[in-house]
Amino acid sequence: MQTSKINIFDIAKEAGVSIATVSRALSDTPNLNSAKQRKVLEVVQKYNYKPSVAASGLNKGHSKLISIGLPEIAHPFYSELFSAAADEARSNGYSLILSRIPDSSSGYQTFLDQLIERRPDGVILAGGMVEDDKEKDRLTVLNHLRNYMPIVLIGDPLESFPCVCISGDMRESATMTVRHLHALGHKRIAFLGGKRQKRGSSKREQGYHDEMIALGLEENICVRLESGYSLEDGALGIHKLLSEFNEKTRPTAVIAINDLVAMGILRQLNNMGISVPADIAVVGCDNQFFTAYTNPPLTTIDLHISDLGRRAMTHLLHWEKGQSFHHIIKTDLVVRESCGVKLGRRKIL
Amino acid sequence: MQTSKINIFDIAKEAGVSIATVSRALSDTPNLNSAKQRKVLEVVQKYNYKPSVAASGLNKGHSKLISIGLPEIAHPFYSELFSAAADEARSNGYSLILSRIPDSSSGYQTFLDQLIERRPDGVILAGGMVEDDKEKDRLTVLNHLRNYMPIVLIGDPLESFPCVCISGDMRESATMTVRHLHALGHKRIAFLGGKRQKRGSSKREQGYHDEMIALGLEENICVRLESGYSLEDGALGIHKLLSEFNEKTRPTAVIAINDLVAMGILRQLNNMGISVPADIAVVGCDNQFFTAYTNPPLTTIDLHISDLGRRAMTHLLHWEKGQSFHHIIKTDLVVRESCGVKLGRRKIL
DNA sequence: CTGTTAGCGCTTTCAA
DNA sequence: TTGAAAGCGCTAACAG
Repeated sequence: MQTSKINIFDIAKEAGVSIATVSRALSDTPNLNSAKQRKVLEVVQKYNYKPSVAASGLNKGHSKLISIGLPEIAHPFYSELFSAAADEARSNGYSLILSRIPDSSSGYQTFLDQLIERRPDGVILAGGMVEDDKEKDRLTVLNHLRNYMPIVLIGDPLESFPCVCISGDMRESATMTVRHLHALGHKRIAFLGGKRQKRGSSKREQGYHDEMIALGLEENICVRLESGYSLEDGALGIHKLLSEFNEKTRPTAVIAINDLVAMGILRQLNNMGISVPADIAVVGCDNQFFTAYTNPPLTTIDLHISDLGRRAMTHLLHWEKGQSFHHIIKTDLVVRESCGVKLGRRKIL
Repeated sequence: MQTSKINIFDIAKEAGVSIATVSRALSDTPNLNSAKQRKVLEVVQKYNYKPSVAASGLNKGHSKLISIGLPEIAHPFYSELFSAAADEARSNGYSLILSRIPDSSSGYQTFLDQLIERRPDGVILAGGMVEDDKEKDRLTVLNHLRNYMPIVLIGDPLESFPCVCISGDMRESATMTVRHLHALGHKRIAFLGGKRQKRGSSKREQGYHDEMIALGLEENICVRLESGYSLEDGALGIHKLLSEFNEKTRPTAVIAINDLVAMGILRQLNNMGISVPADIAVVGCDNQFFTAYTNPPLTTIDLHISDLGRRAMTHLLHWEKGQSFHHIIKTDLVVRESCGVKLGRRKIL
């Protein structure tokens, strides 16, 4: 079976028609002799022929490729995002290619080059430079990119770069958590993880901050925004935090920047013989796949990551030049045991 | 800045040369007037021009696209694989596109169509049909695909489809684990998770099985190979398993098919008031990012997933027609607390 | 209704 | 050393 490099000429020849007719038969153009069309389709079927997207795209002026720029795909948050975006793309005839957003501006040129030479029909950007607060080179990259293709940002709008963006409500996610913990009787609530210059983090911290004040808990505000985002950062961060207090003054609840950090906290507290939620309540964020299985199961915020990815792709595929808006996705509190709500012995079964 | 749709003609015009010269200047062809070349490069630089990979690929006969077929990318095993493969691809001028391997053969045609219309220069396949034992349609797909592009399989070789494949040593991973647990004094060692028709699973089960026999533990063999691969499957599986024994006869150690299942087991045992490793030791497989942070930290097998992904890509990029071999990657035991080596066990019944 | 032809953006003979 | 021209595989006028 030498089917390997069949092209439209081969099909045309075997079907006894011109390549134009083959093309028409395939795209189901009206005004076609249905007998010929049937014949063409038959040959096409026989060889399992599919027109090359690249070739047809070349003259239609598109690549049917969408690029997604992520700092790291082997991170549950981003892989969930990617998965949803890829599904949405695929069911619309597009393929998703992954670009890695460099951590420092020294990598921007390569990033740009690789993006541009592919001529994707659009790009979705999340994390990395999108989240960075100042980053002077970021704007150059973004503005340059904008000349080439539609951009959808996952995150809050950038003051100096009006465009389409979509994000979970980070602020509300935090106020909701504080309110919940307060309702459970907590007053000394700490906030741990993230990085100050990351916009999502500081948005979440602001929500925490403002709600603490609104509840008259101003004196108890305790923030460790520089602790990072990883499991290890969580473990290290909580250790450091607790070393600054004694048992009577330390926080009775900790809000983590994400579920990874929360899990790190859980591990470290266990190492230190501190019980969750009896001694300290812990709440995460993202509602990642493992959160129902930590010990204890983690109360967290569902950011609806798949939704985020799917919608971002939809916005891109329905692109209208010049538009600029911010689509905010509602977040939900997912209550499990780590916050101390007595659910009873919640069995998996 | 109207840089958006510059092509080689624009550059040629501005540099006062022909498009052929531009092309040559860019590819650094010998015998070029270096003044002209400099001029071209200058203009190229000015507009940040990059030749379209698609267009150049069209006549060079390649797409510089590699496709990776995975059942589900939002799974830590696959996203780690993807990440490594993508990095390797990127640094060689290729882009990775994701195809989703359908769970049932009813989706194979669409899968094939989408793969073929993209004309990738090669494909890496992992999981899904690659792992399925019988699946009669699988061979049709694979054989068809082979006519179009090089294939690298991640997994054990398929009897009826000689090709390049690469995998971790699943058999050895299991025997190593059994040996380790036995050395710690365990005799009633169970094996939980997976699916019989998945080749990787049964390979691992065989390793377990054979080693149990080799150690004279034949009577204690206890396998639940039909329990699945997820966190929930682990929780469900261990619950069911234990319900078939009493405290004196139940296994003192459980080997899980992967870390997800192991984590599910950990959760369920905790729910049941059974302590790990004091009452039951648990060992996972994959060495996923969260394993050092479970409670207790999980002893597991490092499959070197990134290596797998990187090497698979290398094999593809260095493709030689007709070759067929099996590259086995050594696995390593990562000892943490869940197997009881560091915390000590209460008793071995 | 259908074939011929001119590109899409680029590379590569082939001549000059 | 360089330009003109012929494609790569396909689509879309434009004639018939």
